[in-house]
Amino acid sequence: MKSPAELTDTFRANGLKVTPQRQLLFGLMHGNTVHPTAEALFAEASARMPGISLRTVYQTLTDLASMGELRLIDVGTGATRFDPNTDDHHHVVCSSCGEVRDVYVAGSDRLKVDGLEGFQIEEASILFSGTCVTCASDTVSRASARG
Amino acid sequence: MKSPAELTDTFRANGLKVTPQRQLLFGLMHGNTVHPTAEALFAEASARMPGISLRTVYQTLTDLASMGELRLIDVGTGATRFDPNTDDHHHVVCSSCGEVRDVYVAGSDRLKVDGLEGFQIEEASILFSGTCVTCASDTVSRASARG
DNA sequence: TGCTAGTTCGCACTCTTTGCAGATTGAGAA
DNA sequence: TTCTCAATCTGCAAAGAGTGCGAACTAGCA
Repeated sequence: MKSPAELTDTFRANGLKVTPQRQLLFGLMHGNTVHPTAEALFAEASARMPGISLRTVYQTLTDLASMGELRLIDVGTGATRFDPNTDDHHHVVCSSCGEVRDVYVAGSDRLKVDGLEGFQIEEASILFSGTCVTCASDTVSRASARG
Repeated sequence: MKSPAELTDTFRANGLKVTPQRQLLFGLMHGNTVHPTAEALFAEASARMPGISLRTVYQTLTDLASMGELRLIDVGTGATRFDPNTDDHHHVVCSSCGEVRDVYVAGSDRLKVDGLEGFQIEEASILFSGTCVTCASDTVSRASARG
């Protein structure tokens, strides 16, 4: 997504107002690589601006998404995650702690796909799931503590 | 997933009871290719067995899933879908009507993937999304009716 | 036929997200 | 700088998808 300064211009240019709430969220999302949920962003935002509403977080996030500045991702952990990385990429999620990381996949154009007949495909997303290092070592230490 | 008769044996062998509700759901899911939601199955089940509870539908479905007889799939349309096809396959969803179909992908072992460092991958799922024939032709006829 | 563990059912409740309406406020016009 | 008004913000109610729990019920073995 664009920088907070660029977003400020873009918003004004589109007749949208630049409020302190929006600026805060621009800043919290810019360069953010943790794929936060709305709830998580709300917590961070509240720490910096007590009184900001969860409703506003959702509002701003979906506005940014519909402008193409943000991607909404669903990794099956319940809540939607927000990703400022708009490159062509995919994700991996830890099935234990829910951590999400960006994944780059090359060669997907050479896949042989059977079953798309009749569909006009707009998008293909690949979701890997497994266990992250932290959770894997946690499991190991718990196991050795037990045995 | 196994046939209703086989599931009956499997359930009994595992100390689980075979109730009329379960038998009905075995039958509704066996060979089912529409990837129904719990709500949709509940509607079908209710037509055949008035009084059956949505709670029981969820219960039985998740039981079957944890026995590996069913796959839970999330195509981002809100509710979880249930798929009796346990082959190694993926899905395509129509972003207009929500129809889901099975897709078989070959050659995924030759993908170059960057970003999985530190993760122990257990699964990779590919979700295609686009417009199905029906919705595509609906759009065309609506457009020509308009113009 | 009886017994008992496994099931079913319905209801309350959680979680995530959206709809609404009244109070505020950004930002161009005067 | 002040005025104006549409765009926003906030809080609350509500919807959709599940899940936890306890009382009533029943499959299946003895």
